[in-house]
Amino acid sequence: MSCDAEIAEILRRSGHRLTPQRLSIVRALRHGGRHMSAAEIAEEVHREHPFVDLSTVYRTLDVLKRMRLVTSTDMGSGDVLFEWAPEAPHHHLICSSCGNVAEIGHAYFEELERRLLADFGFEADVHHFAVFGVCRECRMSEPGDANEA
Amino acid sequence: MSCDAEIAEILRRSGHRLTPQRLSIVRALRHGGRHMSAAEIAEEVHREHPFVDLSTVYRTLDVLKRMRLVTSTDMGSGDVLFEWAPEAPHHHLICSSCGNVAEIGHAYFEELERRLLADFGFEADVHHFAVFGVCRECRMSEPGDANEA
DNA sequence: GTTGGTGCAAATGATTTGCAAAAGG
DNA sequence: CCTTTTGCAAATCATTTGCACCAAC
Repeated sequence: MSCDAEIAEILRRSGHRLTPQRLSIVRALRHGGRHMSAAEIAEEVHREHPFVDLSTVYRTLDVLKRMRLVTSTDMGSGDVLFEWAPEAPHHHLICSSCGNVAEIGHAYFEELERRLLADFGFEADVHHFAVFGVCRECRMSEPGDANEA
Repeated sequence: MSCDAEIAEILRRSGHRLTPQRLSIVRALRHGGRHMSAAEIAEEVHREHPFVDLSTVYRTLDVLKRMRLVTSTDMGSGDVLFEWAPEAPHHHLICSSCGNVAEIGHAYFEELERRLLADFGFEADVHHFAVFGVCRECRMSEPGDANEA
């Protein structure tokens, strides 16, 4: 697989060492094609390499994040979720009521990005946003209430 | 202070009990006028009531959040920061490089909000956003680099 | 060989929970 | 009174760290 060769190349060029653990972690993320917690990644990695420690997973993810190969997002699940950095950035609408997660493209954030740069010189790192709210279905089913228990 | 009376009223109406601990926690947040961690709130509360437990602070914040009187935001400090829900929602630009936090108005998010509602029927709960990125100053001082250690 | 990377075990630190006692309405 | 709330202590649980050993380069 040229996947592996590509990663090997990138790691080496950045002065990092290529280890089977790192390759396996990268593979888990790339082939997983979804958000994964460190624990989930470890679980996947363990199929090939049962002795890889969680701390190694965290340390590797840290390296990959710094290299911008991986994004991390707190989606409110209590742990942080990681994802192989997609070519096309995308974002998520998370329903606070039913927990459903929808994916939306980056276009929705471009205007914001532009204005933040123009007005403040702030280069927003809007690679992977989690927007909480209430989805259409939940809005329909719930009355226009106010206070809860 | 009518502050307290107001809170008392709100709590009572929602079926919650009014306790000195809760009043004190609310007061700390309202008068603090800034983001505070649970520990900071507890510290403040302890000036009046030295025996209020951290767990009580967390439980109370939970109640207040459900009543939409308090917002919570993960601003990357490792703990969650709470703030008395402002009348005018606002947001923050957090520089990943120097850590500086700037405040911006809600206007920047209105277009996004509108489009999410129109396109997906999703009612975004964009009360208190934390946008990470690089501020003007840091962009100026750093070269247009790519990879780091 | 060096240096960086790993596994293991133990620490950290925010947040949560069980429970009996105390207080609100 | 009856139920909610509290303080205390202990448990959770994701993430981090110290350290001796091992493996890339």
